[in-house]
Parts: sequence; structure tokens; C-alpha cells
Amino acid sequence: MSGIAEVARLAGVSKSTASRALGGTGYVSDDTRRRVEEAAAEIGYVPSTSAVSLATGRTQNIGVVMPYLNRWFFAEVLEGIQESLLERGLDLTLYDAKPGTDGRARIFEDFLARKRFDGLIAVGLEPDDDEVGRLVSLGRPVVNVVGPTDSTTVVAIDDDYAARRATEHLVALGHRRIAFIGGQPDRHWAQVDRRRLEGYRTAMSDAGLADFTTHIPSDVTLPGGYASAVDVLADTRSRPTAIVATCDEVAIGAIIAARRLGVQVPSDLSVIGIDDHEFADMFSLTTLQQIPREQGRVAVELLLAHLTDPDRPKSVVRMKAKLVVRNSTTALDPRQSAVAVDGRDSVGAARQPR
Amino acid sequence: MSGIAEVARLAGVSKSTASRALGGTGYVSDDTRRRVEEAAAEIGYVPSTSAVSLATGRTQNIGVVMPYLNRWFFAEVLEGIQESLLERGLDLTLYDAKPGTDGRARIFEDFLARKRFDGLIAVGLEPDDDEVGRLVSLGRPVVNVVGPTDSTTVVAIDDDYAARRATEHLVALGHRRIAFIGGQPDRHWAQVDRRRLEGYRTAMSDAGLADFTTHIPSDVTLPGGYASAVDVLADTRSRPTAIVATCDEVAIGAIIAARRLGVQVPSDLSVIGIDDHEFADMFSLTTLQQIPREQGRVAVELLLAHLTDPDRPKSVVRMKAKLVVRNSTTALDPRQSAVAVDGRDSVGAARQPR
DNA sequence: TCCACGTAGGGAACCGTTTCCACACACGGT
DNA sequence: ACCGTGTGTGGAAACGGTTCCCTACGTGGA
Repeated sequence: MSGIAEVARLAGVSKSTASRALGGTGYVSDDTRRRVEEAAAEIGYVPSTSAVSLATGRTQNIGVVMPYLNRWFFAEVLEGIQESLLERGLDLTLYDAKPGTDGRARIFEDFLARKRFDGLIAVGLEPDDDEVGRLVSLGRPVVNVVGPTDSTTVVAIDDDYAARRATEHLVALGHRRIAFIGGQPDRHWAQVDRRRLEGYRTAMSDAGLADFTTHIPSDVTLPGGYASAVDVLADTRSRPTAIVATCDEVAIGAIIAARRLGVQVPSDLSVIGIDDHEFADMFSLTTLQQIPREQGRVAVELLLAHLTDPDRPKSVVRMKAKLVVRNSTTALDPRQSAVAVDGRDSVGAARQPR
Repeated sequence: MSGIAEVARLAGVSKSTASRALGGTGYVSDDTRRRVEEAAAEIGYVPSTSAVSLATGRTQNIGVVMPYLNRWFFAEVLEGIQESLLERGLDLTLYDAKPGTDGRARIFEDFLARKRFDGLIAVGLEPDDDEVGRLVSLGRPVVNVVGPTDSTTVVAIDDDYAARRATEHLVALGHRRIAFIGGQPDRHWAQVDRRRLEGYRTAMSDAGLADFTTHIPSDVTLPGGYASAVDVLADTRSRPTAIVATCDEVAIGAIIAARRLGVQVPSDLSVIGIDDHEFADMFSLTTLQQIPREQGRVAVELLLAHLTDPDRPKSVVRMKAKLVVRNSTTALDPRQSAVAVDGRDSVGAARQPR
């Protein structure tokens, strides 16, 4: 005899009474409850999760699917989710679904189908149609952090706005040759980066700078931003005076590249990012701030709301990123603008990479 | 009727036969097996994990406890673990146990006690005595990645060796004023960093440089390394000619700080780290390479071995980090050594012991 | 012919909970 | 005196699998 049966025996009651006493449901006299609790404490009783799940149909566990663990945004969201679940006594099962891998396929085919969770949080997952189908067919509530605005509940920042605001900031500082860096136009080009690129394009058009619109592809990582920036900044003549990066990691990569090439930030080059990354302060990076940890928390709340009320309509929480001005952006040096605009030789050309 | 009972009905067999057919255990005729499999496929049967766990006592799930998610080493180990579990069809439940938080206490008291897993991998957890007690009392196999060499199965690099080797590399290059950066002598000072500091001290003593031994405390993060390096490098007169960092993040922070202050790496300052971080290449960082992803994989294998053979003796896999020479370390400039040693102009004095 | 053994499959117990239902009792109102 | 109602409790049936044990049927060897 083990488990709650043992507790019941010790307390001199039936299993059902013991269950009620510990669960706090139904009628139990105070005296009995106390006796049961003491018995439970005495043998260090912990209910078997599998038995509870089987009986109740609830796993007390939340699934989290994300394509990367080692990038700032994702790690932060994950920590936010974890914190929030911890407070509520819920477990977290993690699925690492890297785009285009066998592992991802298996996760969608086998792992998720096991439904070891009451609900699912997908972070920046960008599922294809087939994957979306599998997700909905689970019959479990799903909340997306970063993702399509339709079909499911989602929490994210307004990417279009963030990129526009970033671009406008540079325009207001007098910049015209403003390039956008980040994202590869390949199969796995993330929607987020496309939306941000669109926001940048819109802002450029609105400012009458459509002709200066430039997209510099790059991996959306710090070394990726570094590598692409090295290429772009090498050519003194054609290089932009300002850069909008799709996220802070790329922006910081660009700053490091600039320093390496002797391009002064911000006097020779303004750089703005999106994120407010943990390194942003260290690099004096001007950026549009989002708080992924908070997004993780909100995602948990939304998911729990769907759990308690399955008929709850899907909702979209789209946050506005806030401009945080630091020292990586500054007004365009008039001399520089001469070079930048028509490529003729002027004082500015002296600022060469070393 | 649902689940396997439904499958059995469709195939015209009993529950037990269906179970045997799908599980591949016991005697089932090929024909029957086929019919059962077809029936299962037809209704898209997926066994209930809670029922399976309850019946078999196995959860097919591995718990992972770590204090940080957003640091390179931890994220890499986690990905290694995840990959490896994925191949084997096992789930992963994550517990984020930050030192000194309420959450950590709850994890040890409540979450782990639920035993939602067959075994546990603790990454850089550095549990106190009470926590160790709770861990062993779970009665589940535990594998540590980074941790005490005794009591449990552990996989890690030899920290002492890595730090010694790093220091010896600098000594061989003629450096004498070699400082060690990283780790705070406070309550949460990690054992890893202490062991590395010890390795550095040993190497310095062995080289007859005990007098030059210096520990610069710093947060074990990139901004932490940056901040501490800024302080140390500010004073031109007293600054070291070389730095051993407790890990690459700190090393890179130091390099960024140096660049910021106009201290040239490596001509004015050599920097060596431990890790081979994803940014190491980008910063041309000389380092002692470890492959945390691999450590995660090995941890899974060890854990599984303990699962199949509970009597398996505890083992220690301690890997040797390999020196990867890049461009952040170089031979000491003789003029510098003059200043460094005693202020007199004595070129010979620089090339000392070893 | 008989028996042992390998193969095939069904019945039922069991894993550890929750929860439905039945029952007993006390109490206040008619 | 009777009845409904609010409490407190126990028994037993789920939940959905696995596994033990038993039966039955060849088949080959003694």
C-alpha cells in the first residue's frame, strides 16, 4: 500500500476522504483534515503526477516550443515564462524546434501529439501550414509569442511600428542614406524581420527617401551583423551614414565592425536597433525597447485564461516598443552628407577606414 | 470507449493483445500485429503518457535543472541535451533555479519532489548541502554537468588544467604581469571560477610569478568583464600586460573595454579565455576550447546508462580543454616588459622563468 | 499415444488518483 | 413526529494503459 492509501490508513479514513482533505474539495471536517494533513506530512506524501493527470485529465504542465535557445530574445522569453509558471506551480516542458531540422519534424509528429501538456506557448515559431494544422489539431490552447496576428492568441510588439519609429528617428537627425540590415531572403527568412523591413521601407517612402532604401542581408545574430557590416562599411564611398538593424544583436555586430574599421559611431555612422538587449547599455546603443521577459509572463497569463475558459475568444496583445536614445545615433555631420549624397570628394572622404 | 480499447475493438482483439502488438513485447502473430497497427493508424491513436507512466513507472521524461538560461555555456549544454533526448524520443522538463531566489527553493521543495522525470541532469547547479540532500533523496539518477567531482556522476572539463594551460601560454609568451579576471568572492561565487582561479595561481607560482598574482573580481558576464576591465586598464602604469579570463564572455568584455580605451589587443594587452564561445572567432580570441553541447550529449548518455543499470557505479568524465590560438595573445613587447617588471629598462628581465 | 514446449491470445489485476453516488446523521422548521 | 437540507464519510467506478497468469492449439520427440 502506498501513496494516498497509506496516508488514509494512517489518518484512519478512507482514500476518498483523504483525497478530499488534501485537495480542499468537498466536505471534510476540520478535525479530519488536520489528521490527514499530519499523516501526509509524516510520510512525506507527494501525489503521483501521472495518477493525478490520468484521473483529472490535467497535466499541470505547459509546453514551450521555440526554434532557438541561445538567442537573447528567446532566452528572456523563456525565463519570463518559467518564472510565471513557477509561481503557479506548473511545470514546463521544452521543445527545441530548429527550422528545417529532422528534430523539428519529429517534434510536430510525435512529441506534441503526446500532449504531455495542458497548453502550449510557441515562441517565434513561424510554423508552416502543415505545422499550424498539427498545432490546432492538438485541441489544446496555444499562445504565440511573436507570430501571425490572426488565427491564434498572440503577444508581441508591433514590428512595423518599431522599425518605422527607428527609421524616423534617423530621418529626423538628418540622415538620408539609411540602410536596413538583417534577415536573409531565403527559405527561413523570418516574418518578424520581413515586417521590420517593411516598416523601414514605409518610413523611407514617407520621408521621400525611397531611392535610398537598401536592405543588407545578414544572419540575425551578432556575428552575422558583424560580417555584413564589415562588407558594407568597407566601401567608404557608398556606405550609409546610418543603419537600422533588425535587432540589437545585429546592431551591436555592426558597431563592433565599425570600430574595427575605424568608422566612428556615432559621428561617422549612426546605428539603431530593436530590443534593448542586455548589451545595449554597454555599447550605448539607441534602440526600440521591448521586454521579452514580460511577453513571456503575459503569454502565460493568456494561456491560463484560455485554460479556465475554453470559449475565451482569441486575443492579440501587440505592444509598442519605446524609443530609448543612447549614444549610437547622432545628427548627420553636414560634411558627411555631401559625400553621402553624390559621392564627390570632400572633407568627409578623409574619414577612411584604417 | 477510447484509447487502446478502441484500437483493440477495431482490430477485433483484446486490449492486452493490442498493447503487446503496439509495444512489440510478447507473442503476437504478424497478421494480428498488422491489423492492430492499421487500426491504430486509422484513428490516429497516441497512448496517453500519464496512463503509460502510471502503469510502467517510467515517465519517458528527463528533468534538467540549471541556474541560468541566457548564458552561452548553459544554452549550449541545454541544446546538446535536447538534441540527444529528441533522438531517443524523450521529453525534457526544465527547471530554472537561480541561486538565492524563492523560485529555487520552491523547485527543490515542491517541483523536484513531484518526480515527473526518470532522471535528472543538473547543469552548473552548485547545490548547497541541503539541496544535495534533496537531490539524492529523490531516488532518481542524477548527472551533473560541471560540478563536484565526488558523490555524483559528473561531466565537465578540468578547470584547473584549463586555467593553468591558459596561464602557461601567456607565461611562455614572456608575460609576467598576468591578471586573472572573473568571479566575485561573495556568497554565490561559483566553484568553477574558484577552481580556475586556483589553476591560474598554481601556474603563476610554478613560473615563479607568485608576486604578480592578481585577481580582478567581476561578474561572470560580458558586461561584467567589460566593467571590471575598464577599471583595471584605466591606470596605464599598473595595468597588466596579459589577462586570463575565467570564461570567454568575460574575456570578450575585456577586449571590448580595451578597444574602447585605445589599448591595442594583442600588442598592448594579451587576453585569453576559456570556452571557445560563439563570438570567439569574431574577436580573434585565443582560448581553451570546451564543447558544452557535447557535454550535454554525454550527460544524457550517462544518465540513460544509469537508468538501464541502476547499480552502475558513479563515474566522472573530465575532459581536457584544448588551446586554440587566435590573435588576442602575442609575445610581450620588450619595451613594455621593462615597465612591467621594475620600471628599469632591462630587456632581459622580461624573458624569465618557465 | 502422450507430453513438453513454443506460440497466440484473452481476462483480470494493478498503477495511484479523483469523483460519483449512496448512506448516515444532526438540525431546524412545520 | 416527520421531512428536507446541510455535513461528513466510505465504497466503488472511472482514467488508460501494461502485465501476469491462464487457456488453447499445434507440433515434434519419446
